[in-house]
Amino acid sequence: MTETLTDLAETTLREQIFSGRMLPGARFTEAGLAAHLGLSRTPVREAAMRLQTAGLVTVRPRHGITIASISVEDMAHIYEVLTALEIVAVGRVAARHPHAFGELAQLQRAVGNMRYALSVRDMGTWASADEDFHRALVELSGNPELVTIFDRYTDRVRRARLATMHHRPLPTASLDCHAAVLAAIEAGDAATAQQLHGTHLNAARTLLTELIRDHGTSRV
Amino acid sequence: MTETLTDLAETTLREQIFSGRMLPGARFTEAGLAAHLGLSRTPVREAAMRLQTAGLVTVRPRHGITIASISVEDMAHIYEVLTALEIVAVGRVAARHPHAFGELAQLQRAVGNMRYALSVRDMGTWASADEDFHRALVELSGNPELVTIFDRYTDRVRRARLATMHHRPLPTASLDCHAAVLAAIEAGDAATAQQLHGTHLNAARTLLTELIRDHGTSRV
DNA sequence: GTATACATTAATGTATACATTGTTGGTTCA
DNA sequence: TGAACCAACAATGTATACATTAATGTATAC
Repeated sequence: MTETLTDLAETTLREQIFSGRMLPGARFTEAGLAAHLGLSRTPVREAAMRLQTAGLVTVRPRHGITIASISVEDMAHIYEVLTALEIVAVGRVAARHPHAFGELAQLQRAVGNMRYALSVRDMGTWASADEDFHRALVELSGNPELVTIFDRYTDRVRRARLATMHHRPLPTASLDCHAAVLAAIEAGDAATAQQLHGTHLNAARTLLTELIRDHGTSRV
Repeated sequence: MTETLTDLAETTLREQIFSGRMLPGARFTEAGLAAHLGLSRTPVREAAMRLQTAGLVTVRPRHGITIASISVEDMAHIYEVLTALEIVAVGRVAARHPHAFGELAQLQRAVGNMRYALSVRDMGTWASADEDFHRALVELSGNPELVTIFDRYTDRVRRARLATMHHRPLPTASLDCHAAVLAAIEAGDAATAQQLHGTHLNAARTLLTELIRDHGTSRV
């Protein structure tokens, strides 16, 4: 399974987008990107199709490949979907009580990492542990469709999170929320876990949308 | 906005799959499909990528393009997602009460069509009116992400529905369910609408998964 | 008789040339 | 001065040739 040039183009463009070297709204042509990456148009074109599916770029004939931006409304819509889906996932996981040994290890590890990251104020580690927690949750749900959709949105949410990371307050309350949800799951209390998780996600949405709004353009 | 050959290839392959001329599990090469469609490999390749995103085929290097099959478990997972999302949509639409004039026209028309189709026992018309109802619902939610995901699954669900259409009982109860949900929406009773819709979708899921199971191979 | 290694081959990955189409800028006419 | 039309151009859509890769079959050695 060697890496194809299409994979390489996709990865590289992703990095350029996440690193801020390609800003939202910027436009490129297939040929331009191909020259920039030292490839032919074919793999670039295929990578662009994939990135469009992921919501990271927009491809319009004769208008080039545009780096997508995320508005406050977009983010609210995405969170509405994620909230609904994660609540389903939480319910499924909690309802499987009692849990097989080690089944919840990923969740426990993620919360541990979040706690550590908070104590040393390492927001990068915190963000990735946070993402791990939510990802593990949908994975443990046993529904691969949930995972697919979750992954599909992860890129876009992550970008918004990165763009607003400096302006965030310390996520002390967030840590407590995650820990509480995990406790409810461990206790097999599906209803409580779902309720807590829903509240937590609404708080996250509110925080993120306000941060984007404060960001100036209401678009990141 | 002329239709590109990629669009044509995608449409044609979709039709072949839905019409049963390409059965689940069948394998094709890019070159073979290209020759069959009278095109070059390029548009076929791009169409295959799109169809893979839609879940209709699987593309594996050196293994060709395989028509995807849907198992009972897949369908249950898909319905779990659709149920969660449509409940959100129903809530949003109902909560917008009182509704602007004509806002619910699509829903009302769909129910009307379902009633007519049932009276003349035209299950094809019924299926498409049913699909219209659910599609209109997510569209009216005002959340484009819901529409995207809904459309993404529509193909796969439709295929399963087509495969099991002959074995279905007359959907009398289903008509009542849709009408009841619509009534609750018109009344602005979000909670009732959501509860009814959830029940309805669970019934639909149960029916469809049992039909697939009865279909013999538990795969369509 | 079985397993392994190598060669063949068929399929995909990639590059490039060509065809087509829409945009942009300029010109002309009202 | 403004709008509309035309032409040139630039970007994408498509075909095709070539490179690369992995699956399959065969031969050989144990």
